[in-house]
Amino acid sequence: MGRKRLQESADGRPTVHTVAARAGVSIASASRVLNGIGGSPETVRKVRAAAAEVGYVPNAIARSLQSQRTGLVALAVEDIGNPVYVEMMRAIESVVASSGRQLLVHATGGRIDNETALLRRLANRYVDGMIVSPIRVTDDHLTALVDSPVPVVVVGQLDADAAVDNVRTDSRHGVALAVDHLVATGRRRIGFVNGPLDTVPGIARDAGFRAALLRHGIQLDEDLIEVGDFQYAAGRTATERLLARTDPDALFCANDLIAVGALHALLAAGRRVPQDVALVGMDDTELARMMFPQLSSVSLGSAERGRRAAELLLQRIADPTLPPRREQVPPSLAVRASSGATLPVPWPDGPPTTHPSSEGVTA
Amino acid sequence: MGRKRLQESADGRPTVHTVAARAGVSIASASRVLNGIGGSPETVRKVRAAAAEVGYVPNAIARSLQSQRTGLVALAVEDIGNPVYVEMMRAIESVVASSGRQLLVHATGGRIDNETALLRRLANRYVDGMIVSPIRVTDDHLTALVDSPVPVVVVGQLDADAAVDNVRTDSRHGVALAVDHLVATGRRRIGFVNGPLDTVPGIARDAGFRAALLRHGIQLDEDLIEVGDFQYAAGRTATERLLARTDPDALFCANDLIAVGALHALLAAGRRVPQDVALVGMDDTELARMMFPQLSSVSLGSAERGRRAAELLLQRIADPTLPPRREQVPPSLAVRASSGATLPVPWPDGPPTTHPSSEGVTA
DNA sequence: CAAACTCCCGGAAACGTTTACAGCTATCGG
DNA sequence: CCGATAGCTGTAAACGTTTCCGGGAGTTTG
Repeated sequence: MGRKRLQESADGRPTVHTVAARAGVSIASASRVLNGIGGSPETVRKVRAAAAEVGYVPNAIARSLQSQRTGLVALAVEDIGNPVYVEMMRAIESVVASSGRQLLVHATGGRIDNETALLRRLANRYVDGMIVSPIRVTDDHLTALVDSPVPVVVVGQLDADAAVDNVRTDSRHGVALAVDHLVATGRRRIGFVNGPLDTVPGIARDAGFRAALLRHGIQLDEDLIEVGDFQYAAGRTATERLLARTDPDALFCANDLIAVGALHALLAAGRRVPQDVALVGMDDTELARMMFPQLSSVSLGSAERGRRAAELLLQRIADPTLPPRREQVPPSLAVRASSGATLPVPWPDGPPTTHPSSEGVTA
Repeated sequence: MGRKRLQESADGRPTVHTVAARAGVSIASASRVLNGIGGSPETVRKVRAAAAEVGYVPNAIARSLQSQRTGLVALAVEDIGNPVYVEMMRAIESVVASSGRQLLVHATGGRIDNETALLRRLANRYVDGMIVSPIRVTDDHLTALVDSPVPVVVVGQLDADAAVDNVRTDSRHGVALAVDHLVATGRRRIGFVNGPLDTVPGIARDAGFRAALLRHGIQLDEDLIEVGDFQYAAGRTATERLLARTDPDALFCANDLIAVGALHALLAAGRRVPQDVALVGMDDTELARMMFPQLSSVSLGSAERGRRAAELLLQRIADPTLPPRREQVPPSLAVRASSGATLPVPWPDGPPTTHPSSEGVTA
């Protein structure tokens, strides 16, 4: 009944005016106390009491409008279902959190318009900065990235002259590590299950595979190459198609999801892994270590790339005038049971001693 | 040189004032044109041109302050690495997107203070609403949920009298489905690998397991119960401990991550699945179908729960005066090769015909 | 031809904060 | 005992947008 209607916000929640009125001080004093700067002991007491009584909680939007910062950082990835992004996200989150900010994740589903829309919409001030890991890049997309109103860091391959902070790896070299390893362990008919050839990683891995084979003087058999998308189901069906027409002694997969699909297809077809077919995935995610046998996988340093990207972003938020920077994280190969050089005891013949030997050796 | 300094924002970006001045109209007219409401053809032309020339992009924060809505909805989950949340997220995303809003995901890492802080911080106006799926609930937490400044929907078990929108399932009944199935296929020494007993799902599943066994007149052997957390690694080590001291003919796991860990441990220990040990997981995620053999799993309808939660949230955003509602999604069991009643051809004896029969039959 | 009506426009208020500035009181030094 | 200084306080402007409202011009109607 005594409530001063005009002191509270549209939806009836208390504002700094409510608190100030109740404490009998000006909104300036109330604001200062609430932010812990200045105020006489008596004022502080009254304001604190008033705030507690009415259950005041500051409106973050209004605060942001004034301070020009939201304390939020966004990460946009194609598919949260892919564990590689989970690992990247964890690394980013820990850096971002240590700066007192919060991380928001957005899944674009690989639809490029979605991603551009996100850049335009989310980025126009809802967040202080954004990390994006696109798998397809168009010119349109690129300009949206370059003149984004908030700082942006790109994780992934980008044109050399793009004026955007960029953290990348060398996935062609990563593919080479896998092929070298397979060749070194005596494999010659090496199959390759790739993702779409209209994606940046798809192109790079295809080129890397062909180059690596060439370098070893192995003639390429196109029958040994299959393309799906970067998901489990496609990896499985692509491998089924491949097995139906030819007979590899090794399989390299463009990511771990594909590799898991391939493993399923191989086992279902009665092939023994690694005895009949050695299997190597890419991204070295948790998923690779979950499988039985554990999968060898090429690490593209996703956690490290995430960490670096977050650091670049925080630096740029602090000083937007920095010149565009580019960092590179080297790939490495984790050799596990699925391509073990020392052939592990196969399943039918008894329990393999996987524990000590299967935890992954970085080559 | 000619730039009117006062027309642009602090960081030099154009505002609606810039556009209005350049077009020679008032900010009111500029705003109207930019929002597509009214304006003479001539004004529209001038404003559009001016906006394009200066590269105007509206400040979302200022807009939100005025309109009291951000167009953003948040989802807070414990662990993005758990595929069950991925499925839930996808369902939520599609509902949320169809309302023209965007979904932001936040991982709390299961730390309860983190989650409360998120509620307080993110929720004080950065988002229009929030879906949260807590695995631990304290009183403190609950009050934070109840008097959150923005609409909140909880996915998961909650006290009966909690005045919060709530979508739940009956995980005790879900456990019963699994146990019934295992008993019906002749298993008697049924092991159970659970998550922490200080979590809501952990408690419910423990109670459900004991009740189900009792109902079948099977005496509980505590040796057959192991507890870890809800992750893969814990599932694996817990299963190793269990196998070291006893000899189950079936294993029920409190979620799919644990079940995958258990599968690894079983195979590494030389047990055949399902011949020696039948295996059933819970959540029925993509992961269950990725394994070889494919895992039977109790579906708790996570996608459906996500969809319903999103709908409840949108309704409450539209009308905050709605009374608290509660919806329930029934569990169901997907029987696959890992517990096949008709024992599938085991691996050593040749390729099993998993494809037609292993795609999951809902019991 | 006057009155009523439509349409468009600009001024100004509002959203809820933070903060620059100026005024006030009280204390301290000379 | 008086002037300088330090510490609080309140007024008001600012952040960038949307929108209410009143006035003016042009069009239709009686």
